[in-house]
Amino acid sequence: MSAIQAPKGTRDIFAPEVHAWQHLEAAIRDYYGRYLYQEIRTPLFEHSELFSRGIGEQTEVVQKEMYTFRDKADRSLTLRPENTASVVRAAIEHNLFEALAPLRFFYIGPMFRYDKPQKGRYRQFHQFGVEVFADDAPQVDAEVIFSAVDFLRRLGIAQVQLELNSVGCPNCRPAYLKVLRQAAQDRSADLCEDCRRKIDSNPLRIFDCKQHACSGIAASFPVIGDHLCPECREHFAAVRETLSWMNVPFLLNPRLVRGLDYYTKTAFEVTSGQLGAQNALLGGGRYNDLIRELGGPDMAGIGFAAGMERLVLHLEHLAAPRPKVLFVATADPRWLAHAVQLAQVLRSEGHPVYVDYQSKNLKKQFKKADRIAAAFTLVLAEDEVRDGAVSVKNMATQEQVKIPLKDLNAWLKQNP
RNA sequence: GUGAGUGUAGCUCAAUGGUAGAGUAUCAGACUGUGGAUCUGACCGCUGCGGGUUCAAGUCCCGUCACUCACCCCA
Repeated sequence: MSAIQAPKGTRDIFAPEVHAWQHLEAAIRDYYGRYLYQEIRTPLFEHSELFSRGIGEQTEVVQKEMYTFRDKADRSLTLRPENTASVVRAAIEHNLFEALAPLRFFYIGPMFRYDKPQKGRYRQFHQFGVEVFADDAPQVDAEVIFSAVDFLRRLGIAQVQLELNSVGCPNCRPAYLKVLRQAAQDRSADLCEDCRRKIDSNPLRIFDCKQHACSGIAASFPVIGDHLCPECREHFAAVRETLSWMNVPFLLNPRLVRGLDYYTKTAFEVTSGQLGAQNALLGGGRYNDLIRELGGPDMAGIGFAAGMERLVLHLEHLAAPRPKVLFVATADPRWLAHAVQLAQVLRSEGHPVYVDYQSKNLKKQFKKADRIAAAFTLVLAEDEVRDGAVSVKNMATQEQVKIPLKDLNAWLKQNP
């Protein structure tokens, strides 16, 4: 009989790593709270149709990566592979467009994709993200992008690259794809086998090919920036201009595409050199048609999602917070009652307290106090109990003083 | 889905095809009212799992599972 392991692609998070997660989650709530974003928590599973309609039937995510199952009433449900579609669904379902202002959300939680695990990629992974339902103003794009980069900087993640592109809209993208396909078709004899297949399925991906010959050829292919409709072109220019007002450096990447079909106009990605192959820290863009397509009002939207595992990889140097732990040691089981009561009082005063219930001698208890990094060890023994006091030893300085119980709390407050 | 590498004690790692070991951690003692050091001792393994070859397999072969990394995809 073999022991049960966590399913492939899932992981347990515990100390010391969990401290980085707590730090990250607190930072998200603090930072986006200041921008008046409100947290939204949507179900971990939804009707499968939400994702196939929202993300796009033809996307890799929907085709290959969804955890889809049937429940007892034969409904097709899917563990959410991303959260934008759910947030839009919730906003429509509760008519938040009229009830809540401003329409800015953030979320934190697990997502699920059936992928082959590797560095920074898991089957259950965590994203935080933001969604802004608003008008189509390019300044909103810039503000969302700024917040993402600024947030990373505040976390201490500064060595990142912001890449930016416009993926057009239903008015201009189809025409561009046609031009691109034609260009690729003309050179198909010189392309690798993979890329020839992509001409039909996803011509934009030819730009990503690592083969030297292909990337050289692709460099001469038309880019979408030259084929945007006037509206998209103006919008994109305004986004870039606003970003420069904000002093946000970015790299124009005319070949940047997003994996989900709902994106229109602005698309962006923040990558890190420290992550290996899965180098995207966060990615997002504008989705001006999604809300309407899912049955809501004709309202524009923009957002991004960040991979929390990938952020935590950058935060692992963070020292765990060290609370001032008090260790209560008893020289003899006779004083356990005093120890228990002392611990109760101290905890009610807000101190983190560990009581050792089974050690036979003080030496072992001090050793244990040392191991859990206690700041003070409080000794209860015959003398102390008789005098209504406790001996407090500062573990760092080795100083020890005997303090009457009634003065203990005040003393602790004065001796951090 | 494709490919490569790795699976030995809680952890980090050894072991020409020939008795499974070390360091560290843990526990106990030296040391019965005081920690970090030192010394002594103890515990610790179906060598991922299942087959095969062999007198003999941790070691070689096949399969499988897991992990890691890359392709792919993406956060």
